[in-house]
Amino acid sequence: MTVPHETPVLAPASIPAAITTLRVRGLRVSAARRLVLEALFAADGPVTADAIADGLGGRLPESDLASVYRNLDTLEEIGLVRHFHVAHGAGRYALASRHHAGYVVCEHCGAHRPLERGTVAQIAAVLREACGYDPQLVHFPMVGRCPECRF
Amino acid sequence: MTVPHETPVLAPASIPAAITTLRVRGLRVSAARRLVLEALFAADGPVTADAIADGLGGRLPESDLASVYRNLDTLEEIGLVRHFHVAHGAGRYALASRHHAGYVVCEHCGAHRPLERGTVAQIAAVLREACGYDPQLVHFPMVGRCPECRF
DNA sequence: ATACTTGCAAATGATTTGCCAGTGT
DNA sequence: ACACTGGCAAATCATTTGCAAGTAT
Repeated sequence: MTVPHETPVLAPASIPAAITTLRVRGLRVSAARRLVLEALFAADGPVTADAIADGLGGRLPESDLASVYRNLDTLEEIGLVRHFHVAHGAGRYALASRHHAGYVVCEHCGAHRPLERGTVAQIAAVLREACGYDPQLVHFPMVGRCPECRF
Repeated sequence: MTVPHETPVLAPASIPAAITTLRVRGLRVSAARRLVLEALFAADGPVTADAIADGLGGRLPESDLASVYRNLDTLEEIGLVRHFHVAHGAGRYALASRHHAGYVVCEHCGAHRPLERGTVAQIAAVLREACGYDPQLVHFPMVGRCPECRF
């Protein structure tokens, strides 16, 4: 269901670089922490904390779900990770370097795909003019029907 | 935090009318059911199930939260009620006759306000052209910053 | 009379938190 | 050594579900 992403752009684009960032912030490089990073680098799109804890379905060793959440939070605090919420489902986490300007999620099949910066800007303009709100399509993507699920 | 709404438009606009709709569908008119309707008619905007169960803060007698959820579901099934989701918070329920084409919610203060049909249409057009998705701003409103919370 | 409903408790799913043992630096 | 982390169980929050007792029709 996960649509492939464009190529990375900013920030630490390798595990060693990310680990350096951790050290610079005075954070420790534990096995659990490293695993979360490995999972995020290995994933081919935003993933759930649960998927990371399960070792991406066997590709990596398992880890404790609570620790995964804690580490994702920590990594997000130092700018290495970003996450967004998916309709009724669990949140999706990705490396900040692979994150996009916004997302859309299909309320029916759960597929999520990134939005181009220009699209987000257009929508923001419409909304801002209509009621002064500034949309945050990164943290809370728009929900809709993908072309395949539009009966 | 709740922004006032425009005036009603469609469907049963009175409690007796709503009760008739219930009877027509072969559903029973119980005290608990009636209370949910009264709360929705008395509320001045979309409210949480919890608020209804609490009797809108004393204005009405309390009722069982599980029953409130069940009745809201029932009422929604027969078209009397609609609900939408609010960022991290609890869902909001309103009479279908008072519902709008879409909503925006402030991720900071929780304020939610209705969107005009035209605004929703414009956003839908942008998104549809960008990636073929058809947004559902009614069930899952856009999340953003309201003018007051934009630091 | 009998299906539909209720109230209450317990289960869900996602995420968080308390705590103490374990470990990076 | 010692503060930072990890694992695991228990707690939250919103919502749902199981079930026996109650009631609208």
